[in-house]
Amino acid sequence: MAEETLPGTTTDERPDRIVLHVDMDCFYASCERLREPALVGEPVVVGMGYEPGEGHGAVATASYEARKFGVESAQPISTALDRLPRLEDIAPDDDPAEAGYYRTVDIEFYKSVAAEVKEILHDCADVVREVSIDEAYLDVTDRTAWDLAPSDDRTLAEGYARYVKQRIAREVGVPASIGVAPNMSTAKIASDFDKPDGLVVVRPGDVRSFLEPLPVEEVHGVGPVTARELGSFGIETAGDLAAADASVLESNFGSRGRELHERARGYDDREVTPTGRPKSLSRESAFTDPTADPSDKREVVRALAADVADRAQSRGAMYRTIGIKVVVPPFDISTRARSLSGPVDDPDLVESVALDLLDAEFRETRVRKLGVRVSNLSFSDADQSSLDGWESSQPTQSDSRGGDPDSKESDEHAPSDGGGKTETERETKQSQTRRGQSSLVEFD
DNA sequence: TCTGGGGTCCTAGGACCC
DNA sequence: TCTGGGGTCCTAGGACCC
Repeated sequence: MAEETLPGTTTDERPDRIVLHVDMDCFYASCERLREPALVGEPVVVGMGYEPGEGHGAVATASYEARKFGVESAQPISTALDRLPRLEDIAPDDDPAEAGYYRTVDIEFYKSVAAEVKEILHDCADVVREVSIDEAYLDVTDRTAWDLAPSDDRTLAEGYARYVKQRIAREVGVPASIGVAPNMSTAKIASDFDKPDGLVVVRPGDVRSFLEPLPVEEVHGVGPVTARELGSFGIETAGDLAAADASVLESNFGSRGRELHERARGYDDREVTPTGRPKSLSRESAFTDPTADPSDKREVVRALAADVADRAQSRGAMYRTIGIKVVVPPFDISTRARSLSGPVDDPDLVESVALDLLDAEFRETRVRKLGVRVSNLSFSDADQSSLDGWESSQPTQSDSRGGDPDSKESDEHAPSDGGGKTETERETKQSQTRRGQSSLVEFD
């Protein structure tokens, strides 16, 4: 069965969708400006793991004014300070226009701002996929159209996107860039095309020509490693990628190769689906100076474990796998994990397993950073209770498929008995079918 | 650029089962 | 007895994203 559809041969039954990708501009910095208007128009750097006056940590967000000085996201604060000194630190006769404002990440505040934005987004679309605190996809196919506005060469979709953008600006007070396209991956690229405060519309017929000249790195999923590899095949632009032989890409890059090829051709039939539940929860923290001290390390792991367990609990998540992450200087990452015979919600167990994994191989290791993670999550909310014993007939639960059809986050503290029982049954089943291991749950 | 923190998805090998 | 193939689960690592 040849390729189901070709790029130009307009779609099957479905008319072109209208997808918006909303991307907040330097969101953390915008939030800081919201509560500190004096920062508007100034270079602002928001650092994480940063204490005012020190050089640790990394740049979480830099305002566009700060970027002009060469400050970039993910950069060490020390580098940022070299390029853009802190206003407080410059000499009296230095030009204050050559200095910037440094702030520490205040995620709770940013979340509260993001919540206001999201309220607007949900009001503007039937389906919203929240990708991160500052980014979301909207399917607005039913709210607008690709038709041209009367006496205008713009599409109705563009007008709609402008409306969304203006509402965010007016009601929340932060800038956003929006990309509009017939699919997610193109909308994503479009939102990035004219940042900040951009609005880029790629009509269904223009997708290929829009993508063609862009560097491959712009394609979502192409990072530095893949870009370099693609480069060795002479593939530099999205157009090159689109023109490349799919089977060659697949044999060199696996399933991702084919996917990237499709994206580059402007092809992406993923539906915009609401954000699902998390698959893992983790916490990590870096030492100011690498340490080998076993008790220092244990102390950190204990704190991280408690944190993760706490977060899992508050989210109503049970976990079946507990793991640690160890970063050894210069930057070698190791992970170790252990699975239990059934899902648990047990902070003590998170701690003891994490410490166990640490001591087993890394007791004497000098580490830069440690992390604790729980995964293999299951949620014991009672949302499904109407079905009572849902899926318990299918012990597999594997395929996940995004898990539940919809289900709200709402009442996490509802009678968790139904869910709990299901999990218990599953645990029994699994400990029967699986060897050894089960002992872990009992003691420790 | 000597590197922060929170995630996702994919791959590959080994154990185990049928 | 030996061989084979398919499938699943687990762990570890890697690339990527924000």
